[in-house]
Amino acid sequence: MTTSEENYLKVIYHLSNLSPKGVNTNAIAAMLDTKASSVTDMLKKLSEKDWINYQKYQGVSLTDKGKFNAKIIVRKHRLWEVFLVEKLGFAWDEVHEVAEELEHIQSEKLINQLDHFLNYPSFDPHGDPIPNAKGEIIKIEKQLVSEIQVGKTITCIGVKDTSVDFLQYLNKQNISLGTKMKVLEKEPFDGTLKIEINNSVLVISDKIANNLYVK
Amino acid sequence: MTTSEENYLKVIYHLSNLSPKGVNTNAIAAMLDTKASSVTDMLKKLSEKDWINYQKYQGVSLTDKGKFNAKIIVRKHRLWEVFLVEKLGFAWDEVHEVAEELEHIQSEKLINQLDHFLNYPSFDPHGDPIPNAKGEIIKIEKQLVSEIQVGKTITCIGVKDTSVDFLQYLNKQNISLGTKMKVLEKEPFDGTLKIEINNSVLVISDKIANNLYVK
DNA sequence: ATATATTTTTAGGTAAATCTAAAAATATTT
DNA sequence: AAATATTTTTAGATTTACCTAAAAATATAT
Repeated sequence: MTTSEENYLKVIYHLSNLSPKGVNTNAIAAMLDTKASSVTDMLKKLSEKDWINYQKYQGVSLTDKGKFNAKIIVRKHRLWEVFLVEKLGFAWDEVHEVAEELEHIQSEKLINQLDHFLNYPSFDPHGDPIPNAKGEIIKIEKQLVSEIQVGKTITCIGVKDTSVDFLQYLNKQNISLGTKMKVLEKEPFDGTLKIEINNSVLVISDKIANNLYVK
Repeated sequence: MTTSEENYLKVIYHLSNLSPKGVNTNAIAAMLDTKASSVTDMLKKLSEKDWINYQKYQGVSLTDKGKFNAKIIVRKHRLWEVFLVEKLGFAWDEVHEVAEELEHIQSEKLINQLDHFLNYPSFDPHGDPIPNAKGEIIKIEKQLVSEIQVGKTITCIGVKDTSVDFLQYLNKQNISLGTKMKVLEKEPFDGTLKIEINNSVLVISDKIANNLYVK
């Protein structure tokens, strides 16, 4: 499996969770920062290998084989992120780029020993679940802050957007996994929220509220 | 720097230590399991980037810049080998292939944090010295078993050949770094040696004796 | 239902790193 | 020193993953 093929599988896997009917060529192109024509080329190749179901103009979905491969790549990515944070002292906004490279290292033993060394973690530093060696993955009920009723007390358990900008914003506000907060007020006009964190009040935009997972 | 360029630099670095006058195209091709014509193409490219001194038909040597880059790749390779053995429980005959992939991950922070995490090791699992972040490398006086006088007691400090076959032979004979031995007898006809290891006598061929470093 | 817009595919081309086969340069032998 | 052998380079192809531009299919709007 080439690095490029792996990246396509991973992106199709992530997009499948959002649009289960079939993933669009343009959506894949946008995620990979490439052209639709390049995507079509690769879709034919992946289809040949029986990793995706592809019919011209109809969007794609992963086969069982393809889904398993995708989950193993996600597993590798997230385990390496745990390693970087827990063992090498990286911050959660510094790990993504390096893990994008590390996820393509080909050695089953490597990744399973790493899993053991890290004590079989269930979640990565952004709160995303880590598939096990069989590709099994925990589904956890999580809500966006934007979906929470006024008055509820909640705990931060993950982020939807994992961009450096967003993660550094959270650092600045002292928000990390496990941070407790209470929704004080909701502005209907623009979705802005007032929340209480560590005994102080913080105003967050709807964009923030739509990217922070809590329970 | 592409993976291919890095592999060429690394190979030229290793070959330079053997033939300091200039490294031959064919020697590089043999090490990389490729064709001489492919090597010539890449030499032009590396020369363009000022990493090697190249004149048609005259063999090549590394520039200071090229040598530094090569040493950083060697550093990465050897640090990852230490990680695999010390932290993930790999055997010394299992690490090379995986380290060949890991050495190409591009992140200075990653490698320097890894170095710190591993407690700044000086040698890899095969006894080879690990360059520091500045590219500085310890030169240690080491001899091959084949060069040792009869009667001397010596300690194994490294291997020249790092192939799986050789390392597994050493495993089978219970020889590892730190193993003490005494040269009992030398056969002039074929270079075969009789050595004492752990109170038992072992006969080794000249090929073995020419690939085991001791002091 | 037709016209228009959007999405997707096809056709043909490019760059990096390979390759084979032949030519050129260098090294070795007689 | 000439003949022969070896090494290295050049010339021209190939493969992978990308590209642009145009054509075809599908979706949306009037």
